[in-house]
Amino acid sequence: MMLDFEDSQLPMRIAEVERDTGLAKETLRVWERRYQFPKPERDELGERLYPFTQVEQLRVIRRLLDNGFRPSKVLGKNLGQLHEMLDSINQSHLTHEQTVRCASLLKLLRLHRGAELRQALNHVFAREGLRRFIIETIAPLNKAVGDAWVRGELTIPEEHLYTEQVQNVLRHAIQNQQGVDDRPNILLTTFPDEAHQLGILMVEALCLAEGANCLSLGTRLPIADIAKYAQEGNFDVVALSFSGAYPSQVAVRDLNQFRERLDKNIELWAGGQALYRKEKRLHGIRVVSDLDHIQSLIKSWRDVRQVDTSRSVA
Amino acid sequence: MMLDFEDSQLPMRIAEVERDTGLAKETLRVWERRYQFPKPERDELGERLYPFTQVEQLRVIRRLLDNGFRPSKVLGKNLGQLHEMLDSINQSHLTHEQTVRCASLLKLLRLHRGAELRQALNHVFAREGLRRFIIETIAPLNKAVGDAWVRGELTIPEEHLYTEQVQNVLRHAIQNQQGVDDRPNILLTTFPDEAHQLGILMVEALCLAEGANCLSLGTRLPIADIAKYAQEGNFDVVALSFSGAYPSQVAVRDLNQFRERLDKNIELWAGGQALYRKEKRLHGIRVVSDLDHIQSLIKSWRDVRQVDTSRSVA
DNA sequence: TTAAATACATGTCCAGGACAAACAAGTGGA
DNA sequence: TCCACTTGTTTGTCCTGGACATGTATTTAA
Repeated sequence: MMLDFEDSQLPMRIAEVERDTGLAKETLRVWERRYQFPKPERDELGERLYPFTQVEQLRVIRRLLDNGFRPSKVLGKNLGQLHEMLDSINQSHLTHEQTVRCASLLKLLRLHRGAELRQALNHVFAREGLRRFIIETIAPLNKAVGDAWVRGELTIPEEHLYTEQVQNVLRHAIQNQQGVDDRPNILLTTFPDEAHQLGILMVEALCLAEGANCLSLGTRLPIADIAKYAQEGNFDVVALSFSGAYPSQVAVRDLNQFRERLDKNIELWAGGQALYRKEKRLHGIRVVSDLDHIQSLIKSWRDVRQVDTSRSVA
Repeated sequence: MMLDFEDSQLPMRIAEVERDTGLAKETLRVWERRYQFPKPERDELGERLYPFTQVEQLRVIRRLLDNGFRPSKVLGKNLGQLHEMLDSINQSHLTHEQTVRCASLLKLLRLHRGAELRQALNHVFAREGLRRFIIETIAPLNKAVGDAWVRGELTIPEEHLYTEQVQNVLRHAIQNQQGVDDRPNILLTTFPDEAHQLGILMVEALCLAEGANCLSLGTRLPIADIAKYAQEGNFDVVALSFSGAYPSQVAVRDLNQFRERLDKNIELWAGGQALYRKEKRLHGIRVVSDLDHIQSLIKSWRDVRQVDTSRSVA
């Protein structure tokens, strides 16, 4: 309501677009050459200046590529068509209650009520317990936030605020869950090109909630180091997470290669959007199709090993 | 002690080197052209393959550049000379007790005792309180871990383990400190090219410990968004963090530009290694030269405003 | 000693070519 | 109907070598 036209809509340089969209500079240039999009203006030196509208469009395109579309199918389309394509994917099956809760939490986010958002999350957590909190609230909310962002209904600061608050709540929970210390010993991380943090944080919390001894090494760990660390630390399981941004073909190749390197006695669990319907191509790897699945995976590991180390005193 | 020669020492492609060292592909190529280093081998296609030793050397070079050395001074030297130069910088003044404590915590790290490391951190935290814990333990430890890493005394998984555990401890503390809610209202974040997380986490915890209402938006926030968000949210202060990896010249330019954009009524605080001895060039900006300084900054803000909203009930 | 002017150092951008790996579509067999 | 293989196309990443603005060092003038 003040004097802020001309705002953040300034044209961006190619390096800024790379940071914003995650598309490599080289990719942006080669798309321009091949598909005539994006078609940035040029400054007096002939360097690219991307108008805000094109960057916006690139964000949606990125999202579509992550969902399996191919460049040739999306790089001709206009923004309206792209949004239609986006809608065609979003067929998530939420209960009415979940939809309502997501909407009210999103509203807090849009109003920049960080403290209240955190309180609300903690409240749901306290009422429903860690497991249901993550599966029924955080997971759908993550998706809702991502969707709202590409739609332009959320700003970047709002998205960051969300991530920070969820991270605080989850890490707090993780600290409190420590000390259960039963097997399996699970090593949790991601491959070097996967930077998504919330995924492994949710898995870490869920594993601890099952009483498993789960250690996270964060994101972006070199593959050779994962195998070595798991072996030296006597881990029973290595668990890896792949967001939708990870090219699924690459995920399958890397995982199968990694299975070869990894000690046969260590199980390999992998999950995330990039592995949707890829079970058949992954040999000797447990695919975690769903966060809900983790509980049964841990149970079945214990059954097979007959290591009933669970609270024998209770 | 098993059959693992030939291990992670495999030559790396240019994209991997970029990820590992943080040096842009373009920079690596232009260095090769101008300084004949790094001089990677080539595969059958003529594509660069960097031997492990060169990557190791690049890591040290990166560290030296972050400390103000110029490429022409370091790109001719061999690994031994580079390490000498590194030593010449590391003149940190730690007490004997701090040195001993750092060493023992580092040892836990090298032994992969994640749980014990966290326990030890929590123990120090409980005994010394949040403020002393961060300033006298976490800050020196961060530096020790960074130094050990370029020396090759720590592996990447060990460094990740450290970051994860510290993050858990700090975020746990942050959750517990919430609810003080006095002014100043501080907005905490970093510029888009700054990805270092631990810095702002420490500052966030310290501000909350002073009873200030501090909100973190994480790292890598677009500059225009920071100004807008701070204004709309009625923040008193915007605080920004700059690690040693941020080119200090760029930091100064960006900060002064940002000061222009930001509402005059909002104070701008900035700190971190990149701003060492840059106070003179920063106009209208409070330079946080030291974590210890934050306490007095908050105090003086309250004095000036005469907003003594502090615990009047206690 | 400070300040302006000059020369040098350095990172980022550009164009356009090349190629392997990923993919789509078609083919043949169980 | 399903799977395994072949073939042609799509697509991202890498290459070279040139250009230039901006940041840093050095000299010159006040």
